[in-house]
Amino acid sequence: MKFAKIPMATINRLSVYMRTLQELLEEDVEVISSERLAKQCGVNPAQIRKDLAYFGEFGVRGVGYHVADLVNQIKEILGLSRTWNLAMVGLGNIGSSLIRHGNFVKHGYIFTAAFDVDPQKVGKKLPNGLVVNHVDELEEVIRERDVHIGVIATPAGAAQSVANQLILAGINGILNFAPVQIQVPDCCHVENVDFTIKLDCIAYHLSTGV
Amino acid sequence: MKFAKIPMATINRLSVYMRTLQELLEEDVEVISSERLAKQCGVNPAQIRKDLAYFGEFGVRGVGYHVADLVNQIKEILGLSRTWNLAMVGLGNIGSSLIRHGNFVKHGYIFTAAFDVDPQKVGKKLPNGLVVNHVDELEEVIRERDVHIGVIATPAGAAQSVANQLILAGINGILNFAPVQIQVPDCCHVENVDFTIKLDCIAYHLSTGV
DNA sequence: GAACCAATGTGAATAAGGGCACAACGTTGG
DNA sequence: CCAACGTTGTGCCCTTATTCACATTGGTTC
Repeated sequence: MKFAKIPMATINRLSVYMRTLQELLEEDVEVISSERLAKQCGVNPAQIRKDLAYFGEFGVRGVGYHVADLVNQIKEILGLSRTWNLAMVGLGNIGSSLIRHGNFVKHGYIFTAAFDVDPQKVGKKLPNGLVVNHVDELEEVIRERDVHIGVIATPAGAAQSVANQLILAGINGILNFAPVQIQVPDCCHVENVDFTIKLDCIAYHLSTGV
Repeated sequence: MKFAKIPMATINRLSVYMRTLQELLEEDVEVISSERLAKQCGVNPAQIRKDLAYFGEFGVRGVGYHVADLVNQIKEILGLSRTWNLAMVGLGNIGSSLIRHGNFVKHGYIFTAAFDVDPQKVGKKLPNGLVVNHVDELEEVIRERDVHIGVIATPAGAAQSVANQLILAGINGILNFAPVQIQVPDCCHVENVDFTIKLDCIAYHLSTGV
């Protein structure tokens, strides 16, 4: 176990490993080798061992990894042995469908606030019981409800301004669905989810690959 | 201009550049330097020049890049000077909201087919006029409507089987929203959109960064 | 309890990617 | 027409990430 700087790619892969391991757990697989896990995750076995080695020794030589244990270890590493409170900003198509989406809760992410600017939406009750607040109340509500992570699902034009408000409210982690690069101070970590980019990438491969 | 293998990261960035350039175009900016564009995209200026250099010389020394031209050039590179037909598989929360989402059409991606297994959904007409087909008809409909790219928005459990069917139907590009790694032959290109991974990544930063 | 087995953990080798710094070269001004 | 300027395009280097290959070591068997 070292204290080297951990590559971002490693963190991403840990998340993938965890998901695969959780599936294996449901299939009552108790132990798995890096080789088999690697195949299932589509990576190199050495990669898995090295990724894990950043954080400790979790395997048993000659045997492999104990699935249930490893899931817990990775959860601990990623900071997932707790729950995180999310705030959704923007309740258009994407925003509303994400709030209804069950995968968040399943992994310990709980929406505790939702915002929009549309007066027709403000005050409405969402399927999960949340009442929509106006964006003007953002800072107050976010502090009040102990929100840790902001989710931006507004149109592109509003994203930067929302990000600014989130940061003012003390948020240090943002998941951005708007198709723009938002600028934030170093203390804040932004992850972009941009399927247009992914589609462009597919288009490129289809055009050149043939 | 070389014929080296293009890094995937370059393709992703080209897509980002294009989006930023399109914004600039709407603000009537005619010419831009790599330095200014870089700042706006959050990358290194040399990176931009190098990315573009893979495909040709698009700038004017001492001046910069002509915005409108560069947009077209990048479109040409990525294969976006045409439209692409998409098929949505899975009309749950995410699937339906994506179909309603305007950004796809704006960038030349058109849904020409939609599938689900739920008998209550099959036959229904979607807001964009598409009638939902049963997944059993997938291969037939996809060939008939000349679909190029499959979008998987099913639960995790169904994703691999849907992917298999898409590939049988001759699809070579898949955008996967299901939170699993799907296995496909080399001829098919898969891009995953997995916000759980992104959230885990934020959680990691929040837990360690403080 | 000793010898064998199998899969881990890791140092070294390889590959890839990103950034600096400068030469090349249009453009503009005198 | 020439010189000065500014930004591109790119060779080189450095950093980072991935893969290989093997020594290490817990478990298992006889």
